[in-house]
Amino acid sequence: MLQPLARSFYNRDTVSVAKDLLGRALMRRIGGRSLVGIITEVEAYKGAEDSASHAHRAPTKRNKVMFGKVGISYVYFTYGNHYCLNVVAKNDSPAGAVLIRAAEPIRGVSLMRKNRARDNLYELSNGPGKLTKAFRISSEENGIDLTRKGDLYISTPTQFRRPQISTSVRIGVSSAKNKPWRFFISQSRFISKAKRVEQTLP
DNA sequence: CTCTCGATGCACT
DNA sequence: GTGCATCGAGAGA
Repeated sequence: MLQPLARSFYNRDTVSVAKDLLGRALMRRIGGRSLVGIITEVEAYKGAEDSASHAHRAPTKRNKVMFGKVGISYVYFTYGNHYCLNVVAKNDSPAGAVLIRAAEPIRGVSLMRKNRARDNLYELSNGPGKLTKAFRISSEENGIDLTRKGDLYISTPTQFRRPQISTSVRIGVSSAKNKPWRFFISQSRFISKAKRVEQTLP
């Protein structure tokens, strides 16, 4: 686990970045303790052309980060209880981000269990709302530069190998339902319980 | 295992 | 006032 992923990593097509984030390490520092998880599931959200995206319309107080610099965190609050963590990623489009939906706990598992008030390892961060709770991420972490080595960033783990990727439609969206922009590590036990038809990429 | 449904609070229209 | 890029409990099989 060394340097954070560079800005240029995120300055590419949102879907490509989403797939490339699988297998990377989500790094979190809380007080003196560190939490590490391997990203196992993501979704790509584009800009105006993607009706399921928060950036489908003009910038607002909430979504403005998606229109800004790539490599910045976009954290929003939803369903009255949950936060979702994204990272801004795009090249041609004026807006875009990747939703980080699940991760495999690697380090700081006991603190994650405490944050989640749950014991089951497979249930600690296998969903976007669970992940932010396990990693203690809220609106205070909105707008953080994830390309800098701070309290929250993403890096390539020392033993990184490009994982086998499966895809499906995105979960919980009410429009653009047919876009196959959810990606997850094939056969991982650390992905959300979405019962959608999947397909392994060639 | 599967499915249904209520909780919850805020951004946006 | 409406609608969430969700979660977990409960019921049934």
